[in-house]
Amino acid sequence: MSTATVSRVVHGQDRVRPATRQRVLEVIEALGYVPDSAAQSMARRRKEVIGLVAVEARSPDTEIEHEGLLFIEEVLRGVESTLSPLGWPVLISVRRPELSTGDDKDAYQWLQRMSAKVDGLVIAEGFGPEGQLAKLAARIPVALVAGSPSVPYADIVGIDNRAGVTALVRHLIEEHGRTRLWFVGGPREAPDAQERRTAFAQTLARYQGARLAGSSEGRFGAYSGRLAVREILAAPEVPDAIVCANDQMAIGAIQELRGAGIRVPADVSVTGFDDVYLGAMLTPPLTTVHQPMRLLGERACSLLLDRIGEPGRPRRIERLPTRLVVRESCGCPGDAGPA
Amino acid sequence: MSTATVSRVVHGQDRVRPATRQRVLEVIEALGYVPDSAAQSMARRRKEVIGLVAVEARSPDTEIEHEGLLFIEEVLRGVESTLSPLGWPVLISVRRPELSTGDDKDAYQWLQRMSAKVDGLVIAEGFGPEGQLAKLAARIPVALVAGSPSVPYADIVGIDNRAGVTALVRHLIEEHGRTRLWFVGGPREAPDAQERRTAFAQTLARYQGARLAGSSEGRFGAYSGRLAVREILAAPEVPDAIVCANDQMAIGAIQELRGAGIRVPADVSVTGFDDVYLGAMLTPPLTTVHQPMRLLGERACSLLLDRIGEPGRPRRIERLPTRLVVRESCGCPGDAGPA
DNA sequence: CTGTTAGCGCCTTCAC
DNA sequence: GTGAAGGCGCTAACAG
Repeated sequence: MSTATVSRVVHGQDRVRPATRQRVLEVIEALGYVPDSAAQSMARRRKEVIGLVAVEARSPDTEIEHEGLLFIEEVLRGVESTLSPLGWPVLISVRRPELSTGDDKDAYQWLQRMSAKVDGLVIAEGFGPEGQLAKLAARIPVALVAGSPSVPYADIVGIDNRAGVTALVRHLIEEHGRTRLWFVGGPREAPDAQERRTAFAQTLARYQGARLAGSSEGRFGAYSGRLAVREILAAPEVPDAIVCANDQMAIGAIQELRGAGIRVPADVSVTGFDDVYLGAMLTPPLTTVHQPMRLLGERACSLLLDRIGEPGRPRRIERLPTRLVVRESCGCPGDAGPA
Repeated sequence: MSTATVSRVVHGQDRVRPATRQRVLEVIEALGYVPDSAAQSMARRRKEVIGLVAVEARSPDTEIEHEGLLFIEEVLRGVESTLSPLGWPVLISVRRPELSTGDDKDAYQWLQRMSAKVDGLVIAEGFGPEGQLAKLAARIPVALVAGSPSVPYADIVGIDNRAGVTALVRHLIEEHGRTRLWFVGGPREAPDAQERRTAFAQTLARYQGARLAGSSEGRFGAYSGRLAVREILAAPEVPDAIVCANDQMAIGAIQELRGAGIRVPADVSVTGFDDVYLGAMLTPPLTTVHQPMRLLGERACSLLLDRIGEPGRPRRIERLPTRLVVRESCGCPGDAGPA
C-alpha cells in the first residue's frame, strides 16, 4: 500500500474505498502511527503553531517571584483560548535579560529563532528596537500587544491608557480632594508606561488645586513600588495620593507603606493600573483601571490569524477600552470588605 | 556557493575560510535569511521543543476565571525556566473538555497531535486513561506531574500529599482543639486528590476527640468551595474546621462563608492545600500546605530532558516534600496582618 | 576548505 | 481508487 493512500485516509479524503480505508485505519491503530508534524509543516508550508514571546521584566534585585508575568499570563490565556478551537498550540518563550549578554543582538536572534518555528508571532511586552521588529514583521505575521504603532506591517492591539488615567486622577482629586499626587511610572521603553505618564501629567495640569508632589520611575514590578515608597518617605513633602502605573507596583507600595506604619487609604491613597486578579483580594482592595488583558490576547491572536490567512492585507490597529475600577485603596468605602 | 557551506557558517563550524564565512554572513544579513525549523527538525530528527499539556478543570457552572490554571501556570514557569537556558521554547495546549464531544477518543487524538510536534511531553493534570498514556509514553518521552506511578515508561514527579495533610490535621486538632472537621475533596480522578482524601481520613482516625463532620466532593475550583459551604450550612451539624483539598476551593469557601456572615477563623477554621501566591494576600491569610509547584515543573522538565538524551534509561519517580504553612485562617494569630 | 549527494517524512500532482 | 514521483529546506556524510 502506498503512502499516498495512507495520507488520504488520515486526512479523511473521499477517494478511498471504504474497505481500504478500514484496513489502513486498523494498521495505523495497531502501529500507533502518528504523522510527524515537522514533515507535514514542510510539505504543506504551514506549522499550525503560533508563538508568544515576552521579556520578563525583572528588577535588579531579587524580584524573582510573580512579578512581571501576571500580565503575560492573561494574554497567554486569551491567545490560547482563541487558538484552542482550531487545535493550534501556542509556542512560548520568555526572555530573561540578565541571563544573556549582548542584549539587542541576542534578543533579535531569539526572536528569529522563534519566528522560524511558527506561523505568526504575538509579541507581548518589552521588545527591542523597532527596526528589528519591522524586519521581522516583513518576514512573518506579527501582532503587537500594547506596542507603539510605529512598526509597519505589524498588527497592533493596545488599550486606551489616556482615558483610564484621566478617570483615575479625576476621581482622586474630585471625589477625594487629593491635592499632592505622586506618580510612580513604568519603564521608559514601554509605550504604555509612556502614555500613562503623559496622560497623568496632562490631567493633573487641568486642576488648579492639585499638583505633582513628585514622581519615581519603576520597572513595573512590586519591588519598584517598594523602592518608590522609600523615596517618598525621604522626600520633603508627603503626598496624599500615590498613582502607580500598574498594579504590581501599587501592591509593592502598599506593602512598604504598611511596613512603615502608614495607613492606606486613611493617610494616603494608592492606585494601580491593570486590574490584576489579585488586586481585588487585597486589604484594602485596590482601586485601579481595568484593562482587558485576556481580550488583548484574543484580539492579537485573531488579527494574527487573519493575517496568516491573508498576508497582504492592510495592517490593523485596535484600541480596547479601559474602565475605572473603584475599590477602597483610593479612600472609597467598601461594601463588605474584600469579597 | 553551496547550501552546505551556508549551513556550516550558520552553525558556527570551523571548516570555513574566514573570508567565505564573512561573505555568507553578509548575504544572510542582507536577505534576512532564517533557517526554517521544520526542515531542520526533519533533517536532524529533533525539534528542540517540549510540550506542556493540561486539561482545564472547570466546573459545570460559570467558573471561567482564574480557577484551574494557577497550578499549571506555576508548572509552566518551572518548565519554561529550565528550558530557557537551552533556548528551547515550550509548546502549550490546554484542553477544555466542554468544548469537545467524544471525550476519551478526542483527548487521545489531541495528545497525539501534540506529541508529533515535540521532543517530549510534560503532562500536568487531568490526563485520561492510563492505557493511552502508556502507548504515548512508549512512543515519545513523557513526564507526568503529580501522576500515578502506574504508567510505565513515563517519568513521574509528585509531592508528599500524605505528610502535608497529616501535619495540617494535626495542627488543627492539637493546636486549635478542633473536633468536627469537614473535608472538601477534589475530583476522584486526580491522584493527588485521592491521596489527600485518604491521608485525611487516616489521620483523623488517629484522634479520639475529633471526628468527621461531613465531606463534599469538589472539582478543585473556587466555585466548588462555595458549593461545599452551602452544603455545610444546610447540614445538621456545623463543623469547626473546613479542610479543603486545594487553595482554590478554600478561597471559594471563605468567600461564601463571609457572605453568610460566618467569621473565619473565629467561627470556623478553613485550610487549603498548594500555597498559591494569592493565599498569603487574603484576609485572613490562608493556612495551607506548600507544594513546590514551580519545582515540580523544573524537575519534570529535567527528567524529560534526561530521557530525551537517553531514551532507554530506567524510569524515575521523584516525590517532592511539602510543608505546612501556618497563617491565620486556621485560627493562629497573625503578626501584622497580611503582608 | 568546499561542493555533491542522499535522504529526513509527508503531501500533491499526475498517471494508471 | 490507487500508486509513483517529485519536492518542501535542511543536514550529514563523503568526495574532491
